Amino acid sequence: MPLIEGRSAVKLLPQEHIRLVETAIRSAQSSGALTAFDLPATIEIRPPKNPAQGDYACAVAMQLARTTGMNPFDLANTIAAHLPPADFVGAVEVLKPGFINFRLNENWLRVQIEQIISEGDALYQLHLGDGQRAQVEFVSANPTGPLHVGRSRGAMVGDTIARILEAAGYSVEREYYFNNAGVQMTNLGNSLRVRYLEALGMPVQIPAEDDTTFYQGDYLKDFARDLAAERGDSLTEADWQPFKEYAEKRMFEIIKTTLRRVNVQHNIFFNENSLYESGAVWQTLDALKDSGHIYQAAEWDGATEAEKQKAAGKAPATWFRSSALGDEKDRVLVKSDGAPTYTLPDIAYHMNKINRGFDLLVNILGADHGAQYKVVQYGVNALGKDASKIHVVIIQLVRAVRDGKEVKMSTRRGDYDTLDDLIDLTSADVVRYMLLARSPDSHLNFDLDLAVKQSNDNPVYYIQNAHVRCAGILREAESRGLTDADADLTLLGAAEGRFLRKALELGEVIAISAQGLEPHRIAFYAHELAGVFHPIYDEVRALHGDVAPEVQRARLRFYRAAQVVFKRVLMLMGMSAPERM
RNA sequence: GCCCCCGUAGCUCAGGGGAUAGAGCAGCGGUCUUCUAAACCGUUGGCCGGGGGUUCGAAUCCCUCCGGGGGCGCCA
Repeated sequence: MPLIEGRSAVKLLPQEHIRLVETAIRSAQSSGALTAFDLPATIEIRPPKNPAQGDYACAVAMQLARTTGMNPFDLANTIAAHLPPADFVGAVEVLKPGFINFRLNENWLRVQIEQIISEGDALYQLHLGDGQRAQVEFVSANPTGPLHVGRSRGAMVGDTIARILEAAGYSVEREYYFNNAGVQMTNLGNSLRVRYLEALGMPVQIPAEDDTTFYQGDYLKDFARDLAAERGDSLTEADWQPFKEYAEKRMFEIIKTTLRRVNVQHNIFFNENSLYESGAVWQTLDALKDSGHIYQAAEWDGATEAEKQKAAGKAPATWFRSSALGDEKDRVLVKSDGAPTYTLPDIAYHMNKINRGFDLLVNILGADHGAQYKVVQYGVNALGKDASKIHVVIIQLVRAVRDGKEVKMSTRRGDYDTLDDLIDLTSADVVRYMLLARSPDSHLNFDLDLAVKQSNDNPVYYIQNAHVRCAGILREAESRGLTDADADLTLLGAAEGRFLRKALELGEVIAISAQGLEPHRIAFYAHELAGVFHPIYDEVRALHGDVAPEVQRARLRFYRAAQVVFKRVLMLMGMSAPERM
């Protein structure tokens, strides 16, 4: 994803500082203080860990020491001497090896309170993706059962990525891709049929637990009871099909309702079957044939002896020569019985997405599907389209832990933990945060005991309480007839400055999260921000009796801005921003 | 065997090549006469899995080994 220069009413401070440094280097060069050389491709500016080293630090002098032949300390001083003035800069200091350390202008910092309040819910609405359309495809579970904890992680990550891309300026669509054909759905229909006959009191044999073709979940008994009530015994002679259709309809209602509980709503539900109805699947195959990537054979060209033996006597299948494009082996697109594998419609689906004109495609996949996307990319490339705009986020698996032991989750057996169960046990906000606050690359242990038992000192409440506290002060102020209008913000102290410094990092957090498709950064940032806030809330009292009225007004203004920041951050994570708890 | 992810405090996890590696929980010791306890203050705790390399500088990049998870189907 290209990072176009961000614009925002509230400044993206790292970029602003980089601009100053670049200007300084160029003007030092034109004045002869520095020799001519190309600017480094990237100049790093970020808040140092140690606050004594300033608000933003730049290590460019060390980067340039070799190319200029100067020692970094002298180089840093030369650059610093040529820095143009800027309203947000308070002081510049050059330290030890060659760091240029910037300190924000204190008055400028405090005045940002007005900017923050005026931007409100659109705080740090960036323009990195302006004019571009993005699509995030996520969840995409087939309607064979309720969403379980494992799937839920992708739901939270996908929706939050969508929110972050929106904040970065993209126009975003959320899509759910599903398949309502295939063996699993047939099994679902057959399973409901058995339950239906059972509900009518007819003699049936319930398949054993280890029967992998039978869905044991209790929800099918509910469906069966309702179906028996609606249709009586009119379906006793029917095959699996009407049962599958009924089960699918009910299942989707449940899935959508569950997702809505955690603030997830898709714009489009894309049925794989439509790719067959439109002819897209076979057109895709024809196009691949025309481009010379297809052959008919019983086994693939590079088959081992073992594979050859396995394939012996099989009718020819249709192969995609993906190994020529970098794949480990070729892939079957059409089985010997004439039916396509999932790979062919998957390629057709992604061609469909690209042809819909999206500039950025994001695909959220579980690690168990991690190998599949490469084949799709080979397919898209083979058809002459640019697969690089498809970005795949692989989510590592969630392991549910209860009593210190792993809880196995199986949709078929029915003893899994559903997302609904989890929401009932905790809350939508807790579930969203816990599934979000981890790098997608990291395996996630979801401790079910902890999620319930310790919900009272959960980070979720820590963050939300910051918003609640701001709301509480402003509510109390209003009831006392106090106003924060026309506040003299220069009356605010160092503690408020600490919060504002942190608050002004939000834009950069959004930019980096969007660029790297890393929504967990927002979750960690939110917690850090609350960690800066709470001590200040303790220390800086607005409505206390001995606070002078004009100071009081400034502090109320500060808490109003703080509330805006917390609300914005909570909304980015799809969480609620409560006024009271 | 091959491919992907992970290995950082007792536990769960952050850390986009930079300065003395962080947070939460757990542990220990304190704080509610206040708009303020789902909160605050103090404190204990690390050969960043091992070994090489690149770099002025490595938890971060490269190689290798060890350990854990996932994937390697004419299933989806």
